[in-house]
This record gives sequence, structure tokens and C-alpha cells, in this order.
Amino acid sequence: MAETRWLDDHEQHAWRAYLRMNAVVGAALAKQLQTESMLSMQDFEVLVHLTDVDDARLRVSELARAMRWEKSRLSHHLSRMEKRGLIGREECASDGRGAFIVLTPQGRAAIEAAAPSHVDAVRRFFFDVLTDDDVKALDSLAGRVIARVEATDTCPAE
Amino acid sequence: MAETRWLDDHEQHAWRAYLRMNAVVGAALAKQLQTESMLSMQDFEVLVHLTDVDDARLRVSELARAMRWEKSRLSHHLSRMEKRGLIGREECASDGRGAFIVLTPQGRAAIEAAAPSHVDAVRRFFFDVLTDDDVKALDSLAGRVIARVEATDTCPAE
DNA sequence: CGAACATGGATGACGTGTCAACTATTCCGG
DNA sequence: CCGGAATAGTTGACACGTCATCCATGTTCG
Repeated sequence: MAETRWLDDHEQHAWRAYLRMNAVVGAALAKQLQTESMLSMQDFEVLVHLTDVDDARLRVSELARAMRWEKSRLSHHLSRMEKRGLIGREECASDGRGAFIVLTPQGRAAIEAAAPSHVDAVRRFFFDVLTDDDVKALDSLAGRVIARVEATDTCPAE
Repeated sequence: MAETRWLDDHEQHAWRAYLRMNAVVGAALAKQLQTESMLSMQDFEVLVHLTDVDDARLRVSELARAMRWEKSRLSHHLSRMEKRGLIGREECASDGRGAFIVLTPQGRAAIEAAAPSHVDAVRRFFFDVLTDDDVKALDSLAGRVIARVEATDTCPAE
């Protein structure tokens, strides 16, 4: 294998900025959601997916696919959310192995209370300082990066 | 407070792409580092900072400041790394409270082995699909976002 | 039917991050 | 010099993520 091609100064700088942006935006949004709504980002994400379907009830595996989470991660997280009364589990009549996840009234109340201030925070911390061109550029490059990573790990032959 | 201003379609799409890019790039790099070098991203980051200084020794608080990690997080992480022999702790003569963190030979060997393939992965998953303009745009927008978030949480008066 | 196998999902162990509390030193104003 | 603050760092509890494993039910095929 050839000599390593290190990052040049611009790449280095952009890479660090990218990493740091992720860190600070993630932390800021998480803190906002936690302090104002007592929800983690993950809780929020689960609740969003549940409210997105008609009857607010999903099979665990559908939810996992929609969120692109591992089953195990989701199962652990659902247990924590169930303990807090945000969601419930129900048995599935047609498949004895399966379980439905249902949104509880408290879960619905929690996300309805949380969503507006969360969106405000996303604007405040992110979109407020971006131009339309920035948004377009970001969307475009993110799409390419996602495609690249996913292409690589689904067919790891190189 | 006025009606919530939800994200429009472009913003929504870009925001999801951004979040997903973070998730997949982070996961791919973490997995690469873990499987090829038995290091987590955090291990790597700590080791990078240690090798960046002349004598490969730093006070815990300097390291925390440089990495912008909470003391507690760093302390926990250093304990785990110490257990694996990547770093060591030494008492500080001039300040009885303090401790130096030192890079062990194994720690140095680990990062020297890990760095080239990590950089390769960063290129493969990220820079390879970006143009110079993308890199410039990303660096610029990330800088603005970081500034905004940091301005907000250091002076939370609004 | 019944044995192999696949699928849905839960669990346990362990690494990681955060918050709050704690210990031990050092500093600083009397 | 003393007593209270600030500082350096650790610890414990708990939330979260991953991996490997496990169990129960379904499916398939001889």
C-alpha cells in the first residue's frame, strides 16, 4: 500500500470544524430538549416515528427499520421509555413472537409539548446562520457522503 | 410566543441528511478504527492530543481544555485507557492535587498503527466525494454554526 | 408430523457520557 | 497562621450503544 495521503490544511480545518459542529449542535439540542421537555434526542426520535403513523402503533421491527436502529438498541431504549410511561407494549395476535409499540397519552403529550421548542432550537442553532445556498450545498454533499458510506458497507469488496 | 415556524421541505430534507450523515460517517469510522486498531474514536482523540505535545505528557485539565471535554468524562475515559495500558498517570510534584497523563510505548504504538488507515477511511468515506467548493462551503458554514452555538451557551441571556 | 432453520425480540456484559457529589490540595483575605 | 473559597481530579449513579447470546415462535421440507 502506498504512502498515506494525509489531509492537507484545508481538509484538516474543514474536518475539525465538521466534527466540532456535530459535537456542539448535538450537545446544545440535547440539553435544550432535556431541560425543557425531559426527553432525550432518542426519545424524541422514537416519538416522532410513532406519531407519524395513523394509529400510533408499530411493530418493533418496523420501527427499527424506519429509524435504522439495531433491534437491540431499540429494545433497550423502549424498555426505558416504557418504564417512564411514554410508550407501551402490546402482544401481537397474528404473530406470537411479535410486539406492538403503542404511543401512550403521556407520550403524545410529551412530544406535542417538546416539538415547537425543539424546532426553534434547530433554527436558532443551525438554520439561522445558513443561507439557502449553504442548505443546498449541505444537503447535496451529505447525500453523496451517505451514499458512499452505505455503498461501502453493504458491499465491502474493494 | 408566535406560532412555531416549522422547517420547510428543503430545510427538513437537509436537516435529515445532515443527521444521517453524522450517524453513518461516525459509525463507519468508529467501526473501522475498532476492528483494525482496537481503538475507539475517543481513544484515538486522546492519543492524538498526547502525541501533539513534545514530551507526550499533559496535565489532565490541559488535556480537558484542549479536547473540550468535561473533566469527569475525561477522568472516566483515562481510567479505562490506563487499564488497557495506553496511557499512564503520574503525580505532579509542584501541585499535589494534579496528575500528569503520559503516553505509554503501547499507546504510541497504537496510534502510529491506527493513524494511516484512519485517515484513509476519512478520505474514502468523506473527502473522496467532496469537491473543493464543498469543503470550503462546509468549513464556512460549520464555523458559523459553531460560533452561534457557543455564543448562545456562554451568554444565555436572550 | 418433526427436525432444521429463520425470525422477532429480549437480555447481560461492558464501554461510554452526564450530572452531582466528594476528596484533597492550594490560594487568599484577615 | 487560620478559615473559607477556588481548583484538580475522582467517584457513583444512571442513561445510552454495541455485541453476543438466548428464547420462543414460525416456516420449510423430508
